[in-house]
Amino acid sequence: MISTRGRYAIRVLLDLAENDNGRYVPLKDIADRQGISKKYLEIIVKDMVTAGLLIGASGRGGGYKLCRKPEEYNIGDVLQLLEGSLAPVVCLATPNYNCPRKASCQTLPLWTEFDKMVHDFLYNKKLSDLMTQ
Amino acid sequence: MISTRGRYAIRVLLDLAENDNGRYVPLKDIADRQGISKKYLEIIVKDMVTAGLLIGASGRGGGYKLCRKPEEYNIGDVLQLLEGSLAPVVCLATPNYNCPRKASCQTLPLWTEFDKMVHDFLYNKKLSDLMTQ
DNA sequence: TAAAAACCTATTGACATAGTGGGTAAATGT
DNA sequence: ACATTTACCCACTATGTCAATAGGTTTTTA
Repeated sequence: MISTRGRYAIRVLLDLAENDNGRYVPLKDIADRQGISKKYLEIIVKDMVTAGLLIGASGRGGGYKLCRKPEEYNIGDVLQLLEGSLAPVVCLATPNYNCPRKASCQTLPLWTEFDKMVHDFLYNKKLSDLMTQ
Repeated sequence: MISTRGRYAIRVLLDLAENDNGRYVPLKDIADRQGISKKYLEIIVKDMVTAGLLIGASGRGGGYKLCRKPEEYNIGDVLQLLEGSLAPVVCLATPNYNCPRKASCQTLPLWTEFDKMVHDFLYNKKLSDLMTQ
């Protein structure tokens, strides 16, 4: 189940993409439009700035802005950032995870195939694919 | 991320499928082979019996047994039972969920498509597909 | 009739989620 | 210059879930 962090992040990006007037958009406006607590969004948006998904500007006239075109954002990146790994099991989530069952695990192929499917889906889905206006 | 409940359930089914000698298999044997706490497995297996995935028999000579052929178990059913809904978002998980954003939600199509993909994958994957011996 | 097994109820520690609260720092319009 | 607006930062909390553990009772059969 995708948490609010990931879902809200996508909605913030969508909101910014559709209300892009060249200027910075205050978080308050986004929070109001989306009906989400501004305080909570701060936490999420902070991670997005750190990761280089958004640019933030303090002070009057400040706010947030996309730093790429909507078709250059993929949903997988956004979710991975906010949700942590998208892998279905720990052994696929952490690269150096040394599971003692690894060699003989009969379920690993299932999870590997599942992981690949999810990965392909989410990384090929772009922010622009979600835009309607 | 799939929890231990779902993953252990699959391993129990696999264990039963591969150690089927026509008799009931005690949970202790499964727990020992799989290296999982028997006490914890009890909780998981109980749900599987209630849902009709397994037959349990008390007393000496008792244990658990599959009640269908391995190719008649699909992984989706098992995970749905142990994990609850497999849907990525609440509005798709609960049928009567009345989200106020439903009509205008721009992310719903994404989650719907994602849900369908996961559903198709897991419900077409059979227990027999995971068996190696 | 004793052992072996399932079956049942309750409890626990650790962690994640979804926020809230109370600030400080930076930029700008007037 | 300065008040206002904005981002940015740190701590805290209530609630719930996860992954077990603990200690029993009932059922069946060798």
